Amino acid sequence: MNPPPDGGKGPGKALAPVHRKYSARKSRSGEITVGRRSAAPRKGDLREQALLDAAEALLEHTGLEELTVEAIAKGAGISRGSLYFYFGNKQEVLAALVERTLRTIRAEAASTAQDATSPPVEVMERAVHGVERVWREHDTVMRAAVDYSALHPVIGTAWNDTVDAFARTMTQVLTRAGIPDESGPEGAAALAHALCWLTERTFYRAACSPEKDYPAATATTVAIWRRVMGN
Amino acid sequence: MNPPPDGGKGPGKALAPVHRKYSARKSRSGEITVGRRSAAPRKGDLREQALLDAAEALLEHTGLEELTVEAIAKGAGISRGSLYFYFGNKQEVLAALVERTLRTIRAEAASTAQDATSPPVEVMERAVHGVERVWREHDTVMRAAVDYSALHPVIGTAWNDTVDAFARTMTQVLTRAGIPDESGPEGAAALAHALCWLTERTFYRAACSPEKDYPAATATTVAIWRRVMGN
DNA sequence: AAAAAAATCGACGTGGTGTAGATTTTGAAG
DNA sequence: CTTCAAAATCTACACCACGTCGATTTTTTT
Repeated sequence: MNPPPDGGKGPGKALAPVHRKYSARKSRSGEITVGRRSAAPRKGDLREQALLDAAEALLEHTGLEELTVEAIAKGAGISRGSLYFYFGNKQEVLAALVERTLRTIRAEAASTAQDATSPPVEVMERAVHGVERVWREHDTVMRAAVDYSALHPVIGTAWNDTVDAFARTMTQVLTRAGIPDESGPEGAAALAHALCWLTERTFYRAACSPEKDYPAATATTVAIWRRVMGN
Repeated sequence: MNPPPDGGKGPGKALAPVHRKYSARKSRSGEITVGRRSAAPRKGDLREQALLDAAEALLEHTGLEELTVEAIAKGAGISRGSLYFYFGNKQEVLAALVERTLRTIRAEAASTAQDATSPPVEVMERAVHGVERVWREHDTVMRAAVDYSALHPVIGTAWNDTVDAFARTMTQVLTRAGIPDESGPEGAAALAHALCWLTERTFYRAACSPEKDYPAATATTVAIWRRVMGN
């Protein structure tokens, strides 16, 4: 499964990560831009984004099956082999792309969380509209995320975490709407969770259908949340 | 993409489907046992079931990624190449397996549909419990069906049809519960549809979690249906 | 018992993946 | 402006799983 340790074979240096490519990149991208200036915008950082852009563009026209490493690399103007300098494998590309998009939703949820003064129903409506916007703007990536989340743990986890974050916010809203704040299967948390998945599914279905009737998806979703919250 | 027509190359017979393997099987399995007797239980029919059993067993222990054609064939005691006599490709095996299981749910929905006399809430509760039972008994196949449905049209369609059938039944129940029978996004049909997907998701999530807390899933699902139906 | 149909096998070609090592490009220090 | 190490890129390779083909064996029918 894992490559042989390939111990300190090369001369000198020795204990540096000899070949592990992506890890090197990964660590770099985590660096913070200190005082200085734009802190060396490495050429590779652009390529990395270009690869994600290429992948996203590919998804617009072809399905997940057709999304080949070759195509992504070519789309970014490099050879297949070079891609592996940036990402360990195909899944990591997808994961990075999904992550880039999910950040939006998390921000969405976070900003909604602030508002503890408006009536719960109103907050809920704004939240659902926010979700609609994200699906509208990034439907391809969102769809891919859902489709892949079952198959690739990294993506699945990212997706779950996002929904969980949203559910936590909505739990508070449900509580404020008068739903008992128990921990059981009928408490606010459980209901919020289930309803968040309903929201996800409804928009996913809308995104899959050729009509892409997002307003209808929103209306239905809101109607259900409303009824659950006691009109 | 498609194999060359390979016209009537062989001597005699000529216009029979020379090599197309699965189609031959397919047509056979569709045959009806007329008066006669048990009408020749072909050896291959058993193998076909054995293959599905093997696939199902494989799914218990390994993920979808590890579910290789080689493994399925070996599990049924034949060689990889022989499998293609029964199924055109890997997806068809999965599709057949899923189909075999989904028949159960459709029957479930159909039987629920009969009861137009009991109070709607009661009917709904029985329906949800029915769904729970299916997930309990066939969780592996159900999970696989959901996981694969995005990637393989055949499975996706089968799954959608099943949910649709269920939704049609539940639409009536919602109507009887007093929800306006409009065609719009807030009518009974749309709500039933969305709620059926919520049900699916909730049980799917339960099946994925290590605790497999189906009672909780049922409780949450019922609670939401209840609230939507106006308590 | 002979012939036809059903079932099985092993070998092949293909396409996509990930890896290795050699090679060029980049850019910072002297 | 040279030098040199790190970054980035390429080509070639080995691998694995898939699906196909033609030959062969087994089962069923006549």
